[in-house]
Amino acid sequence: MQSDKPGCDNDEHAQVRSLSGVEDDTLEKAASIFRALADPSRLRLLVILSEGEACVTELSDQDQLSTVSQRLRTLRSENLVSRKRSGKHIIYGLADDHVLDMIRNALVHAGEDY
Amino acid sequence: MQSDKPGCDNDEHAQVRSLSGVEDDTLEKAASIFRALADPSRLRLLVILSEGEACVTELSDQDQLSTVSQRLRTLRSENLVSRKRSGKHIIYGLADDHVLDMIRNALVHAGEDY
DNA sequence: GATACACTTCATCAAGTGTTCAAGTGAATT
DNA sequence: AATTCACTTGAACACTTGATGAAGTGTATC
Repeated sequence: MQSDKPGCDNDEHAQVRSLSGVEDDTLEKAASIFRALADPSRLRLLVILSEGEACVTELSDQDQLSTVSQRLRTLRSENLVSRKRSGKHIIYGLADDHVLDMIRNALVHAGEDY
Repeated sequence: MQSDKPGCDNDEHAQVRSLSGVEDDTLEKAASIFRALADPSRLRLLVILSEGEACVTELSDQDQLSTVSQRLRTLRSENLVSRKRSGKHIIYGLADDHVLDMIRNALVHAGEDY
């Protein structure tokens, strides 16, 4: 997006402060990701997973198993968590550290220091 | 959160990959922010504002004024946009570049390169 | 002060979301 | 292959959210 720009002669862009050419389609995807993150219970799951992988039973500490499973499903649909089978158990983990970055960003914006 | 840690002797924390001690209250705030970002129309507003400040009329290009006003209200409630009066007009802008970071992060996660 | 302009808020309703319980699936053990 | 364990999925319900048009608020101009 900034490699095929020939002249470099009109805007200030010392720090790219504009996302001008974003497609509707792309914003829709971004919104989907934010929607998946827009719930404290799901954020809690991600926080727990930031400490290490865990199976669904472990994650459903005080919540119902099926409730947790549904939450994970939502997170999975946006590729925020990874999933693998290990014997009878299904192990979840954070998809990547990018996810933490997003949460940390929100926490900073919420006024906390992280 | 990491300045009042005395010993530094139990976990690996070369890269802080854990958000372990987060309060429920804090997660609730973060979720609120994500909720405000979880809509493509509102994201579009932020993208437009990333190019510069604008008044509500300018922002309501093909949407109803009151609809845009409501969207801005949502964004404002999470301090994502700034607001100031200038004569008859009310000028909105991005609260800070942190907001763009969050969006950019989501775009990256959505598979686009920004 | 009355009018016009630029928004903001309110009330309503359709559409979407999260939780729960029940039923279903898939791998491992017997 | 039947049973058990560890989840996942489906349907129903209460609740939340977003768009709309009408009414309200605040600032400038006449």
